[in-house]
Amino acid sequence: MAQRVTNQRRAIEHVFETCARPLSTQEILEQAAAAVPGIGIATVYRAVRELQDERRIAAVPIAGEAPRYERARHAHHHHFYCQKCTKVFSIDECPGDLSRLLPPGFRLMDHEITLRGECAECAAAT
Amino acid sequence: MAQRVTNQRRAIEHVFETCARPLSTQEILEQAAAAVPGIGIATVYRAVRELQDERRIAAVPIAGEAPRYERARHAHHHHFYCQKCTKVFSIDECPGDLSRLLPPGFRLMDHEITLRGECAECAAAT
DNA sequence: ATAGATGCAAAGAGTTTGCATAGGT
DNA sequence: ACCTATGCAAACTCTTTGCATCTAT
Repeated sequence: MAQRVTNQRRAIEHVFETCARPLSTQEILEQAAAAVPGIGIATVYRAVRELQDERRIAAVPIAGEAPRYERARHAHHHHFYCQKCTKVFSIDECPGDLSRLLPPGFRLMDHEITLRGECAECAAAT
Repeated sequence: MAQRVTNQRRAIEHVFETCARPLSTQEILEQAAAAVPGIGIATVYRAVRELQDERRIAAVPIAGEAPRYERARHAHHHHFYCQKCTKVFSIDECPGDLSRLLPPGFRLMDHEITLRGECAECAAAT
């Protein structure tokens, strides 16, 4: 039978609909728990995997950090990692073609840029 | 007393001196084990941490992958991840200043670029 | 009523740590 | 002889999985 609409799943989907930036599984758990107290981390992992399979959310891999997840977007974009608060933000632009950096013989299929520094909030607090 | 020169440490340092690309802890273990059979993974982790503290090697964080380690270099550079063989290669160049991508108020301190695709060897095998 | 979804706890994978002992100084 | 570095195994963290139970359909 088809997928069921549960409170947990609804809460997790709602988190992605309203969040402004990519979230970690812990952040998803905490925000979903506001609507469904007692929700388990396994449910978050399961829902995240299914939403990824359905291409409704995308993993945002941050080197040295647990992946964050955000609503799937059509446009290619990158991310900013705040070294103070560890939050991740989306960056809409892309510097463009990087194939000129490649050694001969290498085939470029994708690229990923992570900017690091302080987000506006943390920079203002300095 | 000062740090001791053991066969294990010598072997691990030798791996970095001769390797052409950033290595994972498993790769380090395997290559060091050629010189010191029975060397334990804990020894590799401990040596890697100490070499990092001494700034003799640097971690190469690859999003979604275990970090690789390479000899510390002075020049800023980036990395290429081969999606076929999972090996990581160094890329000497950098596209330059990316601060124009930043949202207002954000403070840029570093950036990291991972190119993905096929290395020369894997591309040739296609 | 049925079968997919959930929560818990156990199991894995990767990394770190405690401890007795080997071995560099 | 001293005391650091090692190897093993246990501990930890993060993620996945098994299973009894719950619940949407």
